Amino acid sequence: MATMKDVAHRAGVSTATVSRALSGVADAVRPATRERVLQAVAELAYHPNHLPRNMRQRSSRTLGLVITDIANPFFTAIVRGCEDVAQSQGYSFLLANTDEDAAKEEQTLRTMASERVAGVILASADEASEPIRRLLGSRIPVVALDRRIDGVAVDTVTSDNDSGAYDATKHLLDLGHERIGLVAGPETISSMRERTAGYTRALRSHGITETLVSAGDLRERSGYTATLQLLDLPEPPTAIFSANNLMTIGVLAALRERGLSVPDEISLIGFDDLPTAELLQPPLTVVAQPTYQLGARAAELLLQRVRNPDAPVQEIVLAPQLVLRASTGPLRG
Amino acid sequence: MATMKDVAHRAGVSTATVSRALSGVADAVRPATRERVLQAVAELAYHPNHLPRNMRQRSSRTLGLVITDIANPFFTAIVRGCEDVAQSQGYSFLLANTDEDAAKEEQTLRTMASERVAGVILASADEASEPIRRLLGSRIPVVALDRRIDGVAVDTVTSDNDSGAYDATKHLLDLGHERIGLVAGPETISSMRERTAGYTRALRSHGITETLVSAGDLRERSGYTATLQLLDLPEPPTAIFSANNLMTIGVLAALRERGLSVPDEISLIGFDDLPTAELLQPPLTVVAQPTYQLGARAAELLLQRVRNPDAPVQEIVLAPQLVLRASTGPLRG
DNA sequence: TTGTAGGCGTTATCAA
DNA sequence: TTGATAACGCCTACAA
Repeated sequence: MATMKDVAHRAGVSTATVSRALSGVADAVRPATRERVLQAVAELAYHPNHLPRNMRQRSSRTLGLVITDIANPFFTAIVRGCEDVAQSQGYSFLLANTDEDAAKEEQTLRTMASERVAGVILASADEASEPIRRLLGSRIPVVALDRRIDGVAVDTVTSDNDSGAYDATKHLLDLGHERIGLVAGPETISSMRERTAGYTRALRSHGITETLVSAGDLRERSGYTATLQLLDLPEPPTAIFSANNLMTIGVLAALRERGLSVPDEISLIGFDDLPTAELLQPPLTVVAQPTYQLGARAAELLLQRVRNPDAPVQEIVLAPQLVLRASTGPLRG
Repeated sequence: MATMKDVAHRAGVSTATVSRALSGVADAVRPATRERVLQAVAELAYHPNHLPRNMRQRSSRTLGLVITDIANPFFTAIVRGCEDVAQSQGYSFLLANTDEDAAKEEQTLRTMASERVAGVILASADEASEPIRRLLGSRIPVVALDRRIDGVAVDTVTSDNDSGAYDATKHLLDLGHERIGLVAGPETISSMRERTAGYTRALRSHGITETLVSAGDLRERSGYTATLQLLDLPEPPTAIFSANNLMTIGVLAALRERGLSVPDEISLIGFDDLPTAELLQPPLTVVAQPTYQLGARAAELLLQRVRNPDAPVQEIVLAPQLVLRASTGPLRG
């Protein structure tokens, strides 16, 4: 494979000149010289080697993207947003799934640190873990995505989970429901805590203090199980708010299994939209997060931070949106 | 940031010894020495820097994964499969979307070549493009995924598209349908050609030579449009076979819009499963590809190739599976 | 078993 | 505007 030295030799210049000609620093090289270099590049089919450059500059033009599961459509759209922004600015993305496993997350962050990524976007499985703190302590910029990292000053991009959950619950209250079940996520995840808080806040604002909460682990199966528990209550709920997309699918399956017609016998609203939400029976009413934007803003924030490590920490909160379809209806006697 | 030199100094050994102690070559270093090195590593919070290693070895422990759109659930599962295998063998994945755009694909492959990825898994938007040939000509191993690369000997992992499409069409024929519409994908993509071929072959085997084909671009919208065209035929089909998941969603939307009840008035079968296929109304009968396996096998193949560049080219074809749900039914008078 | 020393292919500094 | 040269931090012969 041709090296810069080969190109320099063929063009009759030094490697320094080749480097300047190719790195596009204007005015640094005479047009005629650049021309000769470019021709030599073409003739030798020279492909720049980023490895020495990365080493010399102590950093690669690569970002890390650490999420819990790419198979979750919520993260899928986020990844798209990140990738589009990064690509447009000449950066690549190293992707890793942690499966909500702190050990895997630690391993991944270690590797990315060793690869000297320019920065990391992190939806952390474990907000308080030591490796995260170490990463933050090192010089690698981090943006927390969807999930806050406790007690550390770090750039953050989230949805307004509290107000989204409030809106969802309020919507059900406005339809006359008072016994509203929550299929909640783990309290260890900030976004899930916030959703539970929004739900509780809405109930309180209507003078309701009793909450009907059944917690899951964000996966479909747990939504199914949590729903059955709610339905088996002495006084089951007349409406259910599910705190994430995968669990909502489980909720729907459980309601079907019990032969409950939605929304006639029970209303359902979910946090997070689903690609096929409109085609489900009934079309699902949801609080949709601006997932693509979430990813895009996170990538922008990270690249800003890479360029300007000492800028003040930013926190971006995007507004979720209530999408009314047909899975919620007025309370029936 | 601490370097190996710092560690060597603190442990009172040479950098060569540190390198040996850390790279885990057994018997190369005395246990007591290794102990001292490890302690120095801990004390200095030394994190290995892969950049010089990559440079020295002329390759990174990173693989490229080039697909058309991560937001398509088909690719999502594939990515999961790739990532799991790669991670288990100490490799990371650089992800890029091409949006079926040959120029973007070229740019991406160029970057990955410059990053000296150890290999690339490629679902190509343009099977015949020059940059691909150049990449194949260089020393970077490539595995073609889902889509063949014409006229080049390259490791390939695909589903058996022809027989999957044959099975889908045969299923409809067995139900008594004779006017079967195909919502096809672009002929430029090998897997789509194969699906059209399987459809045609099944019809022929039942003595039917007239095909009802309307082509789309794999996106939801085009499935919708193609379906309307089929329905507006003087003699519309009594069943539709849709050649990919996103288009199937569009087909369903079009059928709904026309008020056609599925499967009573028209049957529908799709290629590719959908995460919520069971929850759709009606639950969708599909030919499901083993997507996770597709990704996992591709990553395995690529890593084999990385280790053994001169092994014979392999072609892996996985069997898709007919998943009977409720969107197909017998032909009604 | 350990150390010395050279080199990987760029970029950056400094001088011309 | 260009060239010579010294890093960058690790790995690996080769020597001890």
